[in-house]
Amino acid sequence: MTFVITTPLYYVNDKPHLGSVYTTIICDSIARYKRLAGEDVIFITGVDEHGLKIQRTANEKGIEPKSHCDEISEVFNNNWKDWNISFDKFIRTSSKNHEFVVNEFYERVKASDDIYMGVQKGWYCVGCEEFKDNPENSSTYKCPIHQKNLEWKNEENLFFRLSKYQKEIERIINEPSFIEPIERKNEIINFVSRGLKDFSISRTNVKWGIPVPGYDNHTFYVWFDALLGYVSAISSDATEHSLEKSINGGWPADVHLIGKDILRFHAVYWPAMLISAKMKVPKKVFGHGFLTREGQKMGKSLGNVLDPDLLLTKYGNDPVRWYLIKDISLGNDGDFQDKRFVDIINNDLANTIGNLLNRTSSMSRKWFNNKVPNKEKIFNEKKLENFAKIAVENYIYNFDNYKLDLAANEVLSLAINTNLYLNDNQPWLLIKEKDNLPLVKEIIYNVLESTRIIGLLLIPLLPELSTKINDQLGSIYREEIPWKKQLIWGLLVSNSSLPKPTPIINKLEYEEHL
RNA sequence: GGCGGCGUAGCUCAGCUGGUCAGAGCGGGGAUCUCAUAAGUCCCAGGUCGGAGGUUCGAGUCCUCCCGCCGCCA
Repeated sequence: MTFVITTPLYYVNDKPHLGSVYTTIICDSIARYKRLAGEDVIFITGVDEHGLKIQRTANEKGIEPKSHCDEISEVFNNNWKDWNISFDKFIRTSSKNHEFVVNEFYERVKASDDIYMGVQKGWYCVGCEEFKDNPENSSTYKCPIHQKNLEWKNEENLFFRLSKYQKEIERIINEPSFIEPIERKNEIINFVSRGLKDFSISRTNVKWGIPVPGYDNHTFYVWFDALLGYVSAISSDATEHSLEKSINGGWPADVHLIGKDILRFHAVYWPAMLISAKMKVPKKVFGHGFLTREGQKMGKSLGNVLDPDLLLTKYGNDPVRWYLIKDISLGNDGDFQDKRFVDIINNDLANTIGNLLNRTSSMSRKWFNNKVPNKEKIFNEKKLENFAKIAVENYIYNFDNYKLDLAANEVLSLAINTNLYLNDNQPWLLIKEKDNLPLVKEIIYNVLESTRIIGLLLIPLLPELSTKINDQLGSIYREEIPWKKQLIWGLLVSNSSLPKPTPIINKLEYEEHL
């Protein structure tokens, strides 16, 4: 089965911020999980490059929009590589293939009689690329989001007959898992119930955009253009009949994972556009929350913007992933707290999981000739085994339901219980009596086996750490065996050698000022 | 202004259809094993569940009003 997952196509106005890193990390985890589960994953990310804002930003820098986009796109592309993001497609909306797709799509929508010429008058925020209400009706009124003056526009635009799809959109958004989380769904339902209005899909006097065929001076509205990036990404390697290639190549998307601010475009406008073009709608739109820092909104005015690059170089990939995935419930807003970050990483990853591996490996090596002991069945109790089975089940259930925080907590919980198991059985005391040797073997085997499963469960969440766990268990991961099969208890091979353990993650030091 | 939501231990939050619901994690305090990254394990939170009424034999859990946050829409 093909599984298509997308991040938003990030606007190239600025380099990636923590929010884009958050979205992308979540998608990456899901993509990795789905691959392990045997799905044929197409993980799409990319950049949204057109629009008045980009045009002006480029002008301010005194360069062509194209050069500006080339530069920022490259920053994004490299950034995701630095974060070890396993994306399959990186789509640029300024690419030729994308333009083909947009044109083909537009023809389909036109053929459905959903395009007409109208007049758009109103106050426009270039930051939002949207028309806004202007209660003061004055040129000094500022957009509440961007704190920029609105601009008066009165121009002929092409419109899309969104209103025609009122009924169908209502049906779609009411489907059980189309919009998540549920609070967001209610907002959208509420919005749609007030009646959908046609929206303009072209702009005049915006040069930096895809020209609308047959209308000089008109370029496609950035949103009309950008949303189609998800489609064109699928066929980005193809050379002709691009739209058809995308449709056959895996469309529709299984999930668009986005920030809650752009939910309306994805859950209302986008499905309508797709229906008009006789295409399938995405199966799910998941709007995650926003990140704050130490309880405050991040912003230039407060000067508290947390640079993800800094986090990456200072703490590394996996700690940031763990914090964002495990400590923030997907769909809720999250807060990044330096102290908490350090505490969580040290407790969960270093002390609980890292140290578990370290202590177990040490015991096994010390007592069993640097090897995994035989799988004895003296005691034959299955406490840990049973716990691991349940943890695996819960993990899978939660992952399948986009509850990544709970999935992560299952892994942690297994590690905690494994530590507890050691504590209860105290093999370091038992080993003092020769007669206990078989029993100690059984205990240590169980603990190593549990650790192996922890490592497997961590693959989608913490790719680097899980690799280290695997290495220290003697590189026992078997590519040829499906991941889910490897999760079965008891596959750890007795008498395989264990390398000398070293900490798989070092503790972090808390500093007042990041 | 219209509609949603939220306000539970220092912090982040669980608490479905009312009766072990007063909880978890982190922080803080204490005890303890020793295999281990001074890690592990165990114990300790006396919080009027925002406030005031009401329904009920009984309410964080339902209703009304008030206060304080926040979201969506206008």
